[in-house]
Amino acid sequence: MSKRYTITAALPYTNGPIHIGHLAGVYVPADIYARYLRLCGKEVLFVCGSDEHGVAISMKAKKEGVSPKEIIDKYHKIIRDSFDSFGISFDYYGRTSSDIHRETAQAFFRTMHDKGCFETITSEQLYDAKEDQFLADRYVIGTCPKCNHPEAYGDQCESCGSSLNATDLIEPKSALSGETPSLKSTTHWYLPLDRYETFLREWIVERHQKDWKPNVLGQVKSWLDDGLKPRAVTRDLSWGIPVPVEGGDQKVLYVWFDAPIGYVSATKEWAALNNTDWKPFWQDKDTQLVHFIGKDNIVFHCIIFPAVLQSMEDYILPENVPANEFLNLEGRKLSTSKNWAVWLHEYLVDFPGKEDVLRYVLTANAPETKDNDFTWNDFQTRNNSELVAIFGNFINRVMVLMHKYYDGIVPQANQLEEVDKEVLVKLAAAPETIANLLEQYKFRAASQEMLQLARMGNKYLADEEPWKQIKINPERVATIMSTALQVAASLATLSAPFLPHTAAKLSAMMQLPPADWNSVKELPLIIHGHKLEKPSLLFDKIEDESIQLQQEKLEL
RNA sequence: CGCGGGAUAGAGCAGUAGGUAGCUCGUCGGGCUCAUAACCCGAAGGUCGCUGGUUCGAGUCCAGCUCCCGCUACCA
Repeated sequence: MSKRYTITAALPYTNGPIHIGHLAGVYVPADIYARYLRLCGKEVLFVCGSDEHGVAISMKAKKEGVSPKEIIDKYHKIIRDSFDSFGISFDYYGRTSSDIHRETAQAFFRTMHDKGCFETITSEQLYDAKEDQFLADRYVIGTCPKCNHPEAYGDQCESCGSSLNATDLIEPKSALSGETPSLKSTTHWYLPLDRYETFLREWIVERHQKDWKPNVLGQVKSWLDDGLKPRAVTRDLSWGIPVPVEGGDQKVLYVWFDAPIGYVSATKEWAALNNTDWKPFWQDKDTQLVHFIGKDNIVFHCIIFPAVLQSMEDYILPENVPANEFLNLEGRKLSTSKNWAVWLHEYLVDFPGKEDVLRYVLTANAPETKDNDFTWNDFQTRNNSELVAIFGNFINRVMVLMHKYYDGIVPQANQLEEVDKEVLVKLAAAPETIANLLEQYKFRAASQEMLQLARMGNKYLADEEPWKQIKINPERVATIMSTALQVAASLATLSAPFLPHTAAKLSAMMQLPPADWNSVKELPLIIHGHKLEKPSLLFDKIEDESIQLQQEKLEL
């Protein structure tokens, strides 16, 4: 393992709040990983921030009659606050409208420009004279040249699925003003990605053949096999980071050029606040960089940003980019515009104190290898049948028995029997088993392995029946309870990456100090004479009514 | 059109170098009663998307096909 980790989570675009798709795909797995590494005593920097540039934001602002700044301020606050109360443990959450980010992104651009990393290309693009604006392909509507669908978008016809260029459309109209756009010449800076093909192929396809996920590797290979083309990194827009070189008037950096640099800017801002140096997190070979993203972001994080980092020379490259697939909701694609989503800020209001329940459900059903479906019925079942019945119940049984028999004071274990030893051996192996899964980004399997410990605990109690033994062999009960307590104590640490709020509650209940992940295998974790707090429930059942309420909200 | 990922019991998922299909939840039956009617044991339930092929033998390899998702839209 490396000694230092820089973990990034995709920057949320500030034109709407966070929903469960974002959480399942990116933020929950990234947070589990970051929390796990911290428990291992690693130096971890977990950064993220709001992505606040791009056409969509200026469009939304225009539509609502407000300034782009008002839009980004509104959503930045909602997003940041909901992450915070949900327990995503960013060390720093920045925003791409900050001064440091502007300076950092411009410095990247200027350095690359001075090194001759760009080409300039002049082309004719559609221009809306009324709005005084060049039009992105998406903002041109017209008749599809292939199927005659009258409302095809400039980049793609939704009717026949063809990829188009806006200039191919018959009778094109501006989506902004409805005017017929004209062609106007404009010059932009392009990143000639073809220059990086050899480097990318060797770095990813050869060096990371084994450890990158098939979906990521496959996508990258496909891009490389098709041949990379120069890609514009500037745009004719007013909202964004000004192009900092001669001829850059009226132009801004393409949002996807500046967004990943936001990870670096966030690191700088964090370092300034903490009076430390940002450079080791991006330039030291002993640092492991990991990008958590969704599948739609693969090209930016595996092709474009690495090309940028490579041309900057001093920077390290990502060790892995564990992209997830997508989460559906009740069988349908999530959609911000159709309001088909479960919004985080609303969940936090509707289910107070149940942050860990959502974390758990999204982890246990994470779209790691293919798109998965979130349903409210499944949410209820996983809470009631797994968190309450398996995990919560096991803890509660142990705690109640401990107080009933021993007033909450841990007894001295007697002679261990074979069953006790088996439990302890399995327990000692758990930290490594779970760690191996986490280090392979198999969070779903890791969470189930953790829950498996509680299952083992329940079975152990059922098999050993301390409530019967107490009448005939009280000495045996001391051993049983002591053993069961080791399981509970392990869970207090091993559940922490997945269920941080629950782990904290459990540790407090058992009066356990914070433990290092790898020390958990060194049993016993809790010895005789130790005093436990009174039991309280870790999870509550979720009744049908609150599920029905959510289903009605979606108009199911 | 092309490319990438996926398609496995009612639901959600594993199946790692081809050799009698597994896990969790749900269902049914039994046990237990410490526990939030929770827990433990057992059973039923799948021709592994379709069609061919290679092989003594394929969910696992090859070819073709169908469907879902994604592919420089900023929607993770």
